[in-house]
Amino acid sequence: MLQQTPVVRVEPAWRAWMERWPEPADLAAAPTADVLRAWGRLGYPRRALRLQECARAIVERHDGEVPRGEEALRALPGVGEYTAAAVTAFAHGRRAVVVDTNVRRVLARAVGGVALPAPSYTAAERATAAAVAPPDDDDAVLWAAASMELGALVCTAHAPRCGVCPVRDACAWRLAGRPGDEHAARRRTQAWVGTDRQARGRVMAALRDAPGPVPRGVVAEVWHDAAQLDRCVASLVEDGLVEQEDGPGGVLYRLPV
DNA sequence: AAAACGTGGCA
DNA sequence: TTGCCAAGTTT
Repeated sequence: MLQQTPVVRVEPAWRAWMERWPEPADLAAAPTADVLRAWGRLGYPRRALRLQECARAIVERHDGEVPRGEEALRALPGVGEYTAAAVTAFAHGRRAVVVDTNVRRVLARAVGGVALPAPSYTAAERATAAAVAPPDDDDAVLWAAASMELGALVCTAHAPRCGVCPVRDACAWRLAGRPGDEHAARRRTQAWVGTDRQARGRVMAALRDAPGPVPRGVVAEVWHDAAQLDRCVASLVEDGLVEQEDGPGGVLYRLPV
């Protein structure tokens, strides 16, 4: 849930989710339509699908228990480098190099002396993160939590609070006078209006809000460009987020059973 | 390795 | 209003 999504938006959804499906086996047994509706407007609904696939894999491959070890974790759907490290550190109390967007920014500043990290995660960043993480399990877990929180609460993307930063006297960026990042290659800002992403979001919202299958004609009302809509619905079907059924009155679309 | 993938809040 | 950004992963 937290992948690319702010904590404050996730927390209430997470609490309701964990109350409804406390164990992997509970989520594994749920109808996918219920899962997608509970996901609601968190964004990137493929994550909801993968989370359920992950729960099912945990049931099938690990007897319902979240596996230990980053290799086994990374083999689960939707679990990448960051998530495997975070679960290892925070759930299992073992050393892992946990690097999220916050930690990347903290290291870019404190160690690299630049305002913001590069658009994509580099091998050099990974090496730096590994080098500064303490060797001991407990220390590494504390380090992981501390570096993430520092980035989230103090060393923020905008208006960092250097005055209250515990590492301000060692921060390469502050020591350099907090230079701007106008030379750095910024990631292209993500287009939204008129994109497939927006269209897919509209379709998913329509299906979530409907009690059952939705006629093709009703789905068509959510988007102006028929060809684009067709392509997006097809991609949603391909992704497993939407299912098509043929009713007496024509084609219907619904969330997966 | 670049691009796709949702959504909402804030400056 | 528009751009930026948020506990990334997958192809």
